[in-house]
Amino acid sequence: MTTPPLPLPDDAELLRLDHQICFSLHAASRAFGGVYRSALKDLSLTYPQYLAMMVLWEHGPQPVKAIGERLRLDFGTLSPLLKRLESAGLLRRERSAEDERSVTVRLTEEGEALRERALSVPRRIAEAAGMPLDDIITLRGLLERLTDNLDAAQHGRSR
Amino acid sequence: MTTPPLPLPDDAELLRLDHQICFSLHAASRAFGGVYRSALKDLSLTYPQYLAMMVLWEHGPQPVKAIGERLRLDFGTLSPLLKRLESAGLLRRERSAEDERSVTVRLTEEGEALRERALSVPRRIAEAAGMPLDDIITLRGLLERLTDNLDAAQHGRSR
DNA sequence: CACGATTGAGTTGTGCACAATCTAATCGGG
DNA sequence: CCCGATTAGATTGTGCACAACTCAATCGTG
Repeated sequence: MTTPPLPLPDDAELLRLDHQICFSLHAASRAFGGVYRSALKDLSLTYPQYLAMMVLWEHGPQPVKAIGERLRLDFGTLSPLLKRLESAGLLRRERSAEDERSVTVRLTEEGEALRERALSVPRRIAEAAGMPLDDIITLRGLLERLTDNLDAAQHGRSR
Repeated sequence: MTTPPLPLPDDAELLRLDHQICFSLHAASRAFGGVYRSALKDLSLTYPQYLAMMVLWEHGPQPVKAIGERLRLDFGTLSPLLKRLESAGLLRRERSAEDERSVTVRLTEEGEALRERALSVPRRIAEAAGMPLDDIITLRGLLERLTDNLDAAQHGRSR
């Protein structure tokens, strides 16, 4: 009599929902990681390395900071990642002349050439995702809104 | 005349879209991580540790393998994670009597007690996400479909 | 010009994710 | 019963994510 099994039992409901949304996101992100891992194996790139290469393919030589802003990654992640790409011969890092603090990242010929071989990757991913374009666009919109909200909420301080 | 700037320029379009969807997902996942990081700081739990604790709170003592199946994590991730939770005094790991290969994970009183303090977390996350319930449900549905597709695609072999 | 603040980058340490490899216990046929 | 296959779990190694810290170059203001 006391607690009829009716709508929204606030706390427990929130908890379950919370569990599911954060978990779904986590799982989807890792599932994507798995598909990219096999799609990128031929190129000997990891997924975050692929992201960095895409930024350089699209926007040309730029300082480390710019790459970090586009990918929302900090130096602690990017510095070693770019070092690995450099020792793989895909790019060079050189101190900027006009600002000695800044390091310009520039693809080598080999790095530029890799773009051709990477062109088949998106198709493979799209096939694996197997979702109509509408849904993809809806999903992307929701994710971007969510990310903005989360970033704003945790907001001012840190990152 | 030859190439009117009309719909779906197949390769480039795919590439851009691909970039955006995978990137959005990646970014959203990390944004969630950030919010959880601050919400869980009081409990001295990381987000994956929190996930493992939720499984144990909800489903009681169980072997490592069962936890791994619920979270889709393998032993390589789970073993050290559970060890850290054990040395924090939140759980115990004991070899099963009837199958010496299996290890049963069981919360301590301290681990059970932590549940109370964790009840406020989902609300904080929901507030940070700041999205209507409808959108959350839509998003979750899309993510689950996506994850299933991706898992199926990369499918048979490995994991 | 001088000096404190800021900025771009790197380093260190912790923890997660996952592939590959290893061990010991259990299972299944012949 | 025995031996090969499978299974539960742990370990190792690589790479990403991020906090905290360090350092040198640059900027701003008195």
